[in-house]
Amino acid sequence: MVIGRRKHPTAHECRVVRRCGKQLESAVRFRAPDVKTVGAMPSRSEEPAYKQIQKAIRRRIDGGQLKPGHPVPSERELARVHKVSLMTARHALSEMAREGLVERRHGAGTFVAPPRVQFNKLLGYSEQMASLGLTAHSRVIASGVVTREHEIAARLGLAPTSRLGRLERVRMAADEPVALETCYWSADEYPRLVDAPLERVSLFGLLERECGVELAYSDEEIDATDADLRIAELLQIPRGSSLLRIRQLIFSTKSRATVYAMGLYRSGRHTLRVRRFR
Amino acid sequence: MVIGRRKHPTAHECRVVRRCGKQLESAVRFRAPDVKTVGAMPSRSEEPAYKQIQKAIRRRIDGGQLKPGHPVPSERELARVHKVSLMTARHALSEMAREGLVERRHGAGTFVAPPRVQFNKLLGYSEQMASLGLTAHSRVIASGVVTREHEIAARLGLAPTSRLGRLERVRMAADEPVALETCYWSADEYPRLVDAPLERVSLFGLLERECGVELAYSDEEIDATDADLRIAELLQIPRGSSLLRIRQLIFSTKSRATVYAMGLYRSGRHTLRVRRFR
DNA sequence: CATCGATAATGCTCTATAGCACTATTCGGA
DNA sequence: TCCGAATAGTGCTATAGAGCATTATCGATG
Repeated sequence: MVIGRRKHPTAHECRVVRRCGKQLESAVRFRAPDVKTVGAMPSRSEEPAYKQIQKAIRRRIDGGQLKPGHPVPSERELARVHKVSLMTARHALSEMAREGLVERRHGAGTFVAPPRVQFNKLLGYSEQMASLGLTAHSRVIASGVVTREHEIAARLGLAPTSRLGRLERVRMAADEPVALETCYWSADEYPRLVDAPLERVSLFGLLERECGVELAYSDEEIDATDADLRIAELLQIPRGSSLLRIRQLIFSTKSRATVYAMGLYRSGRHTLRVRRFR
Repeated sequence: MVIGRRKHPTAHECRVVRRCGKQLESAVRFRAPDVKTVGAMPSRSEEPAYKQIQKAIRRRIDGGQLKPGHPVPSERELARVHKVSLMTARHALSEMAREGLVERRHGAGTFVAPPRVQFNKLLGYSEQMASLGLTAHSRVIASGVVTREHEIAARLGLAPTSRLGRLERVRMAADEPVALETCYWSADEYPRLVDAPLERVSLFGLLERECGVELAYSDEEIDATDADLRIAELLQIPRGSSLLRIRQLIFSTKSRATVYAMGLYRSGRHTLRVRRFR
């Protein structure tokens, strides 16, 4: 249910104070420190105004001040408060609407969208466990560089004999083995990954934080198989047990295949959730 | 490979001629027939300029004049040709980019995106087989109405003891059994399905064509399990064989859960393809 | 031949403003 | 009391520009 109309909170505590008279100033790019730009990053070319506005709104949503169904400040109000033009405020809101964070109703206002369940969301193992409220850790079975995985190299868009980083881990949850995961990546492009402390640190995290890779999506093939002797021992299950096999080719934002991973999951311990559209 | 830079086709045959001097004119809403508005719909409140521009571009893509990789006219050019402001041309292009039809490259231009493969597409069994170039048929194992499937009724948003249509089929491809699929639906809402000739006709097709249901998406749970005696016999595989289990709750466009289906797929005969996003 | 710099075209952010379309509230009259 | 019109606030489309950031090409220089 929606909070009463015409009762938008007109006081905006959480403002992002921004520069005024931007247009005049913009020719002088070493901008005078007019007003404190709160979240100012040290990096050059400060963050766009519309993104700052988005951040401000996001903060208020995450902070619980704006709950689902609550009205978000209107375009005109955002423009006034953040001292930007209507179009800029509008840009901020429509992008957030596109992302599903916020819902726009013509003539009525913009409202915080109900918490949408994330479908088809690419998560690393630790992230998955965290989202289930579990703590995860891994046991590294093997790690090193291989050169003879022609097929996998091809999938990664590399020459057949490329040097590939390879990491094989048993994934644990609550001290029980749940899955065996093997991943591959270009050892030349990401040499640092080979020796990284991957018992505790997530591969996704390393790639995104240390290697400056932005992961975008993964194409996955899912089927069922059964455990051979080696896997049975590693996962402490009977030989021949059913396994869910997920093979994923993970792409970066530049549509570069970055990681190939194969996971074998004990049946009963892992369910993949997916939404498909007509 | 991309057509040479700075060689955008500067002659735009396919223009959507629009009104000029819109701003001045807009107060006078019974607009003088200044220039012929080609695609003008008879409906009141004519179509927005940016959508007309999109249509013009789409036509050129569909018509094959613009192939994947080819440059689309730039913002400035569209603005000039269609006699709109830069922001409007921009609006048209960025929305198309969002939809994936077109790809924008800062500093370089806007290009027709490669034909994107449909991922996470919800298909019925016969559709899946058709897309693989195979012909499919089914053997009905059981069909009728049940009233004691409380859990499934709940998933479909029905009272626990609702009458449910139930259909159990063995899915065949090339005369070999591939999967066992059981589906459930509200027998009160779709009574005609119970006696339908489902050996040959697809359930999806019946729903969409006969029952006027528009299917929208399905939420799926995927895991691995193994075959008990009955299933082993039906699928002609050894007992204990691995199976890929897909349980799907299929929703209509009105977000009404319409069908619940569970499929058990022989390992090695079926791979689910999915894309997940970060 | 290679490389570096200028150049030009592109997309991106943003201003300041106008009018339209839509929706919810409020207030006056039957 | 109920209903309809007025009203005010909202999002949507659009204008006509400015300057910035990024990219590809071409020509000059080594």
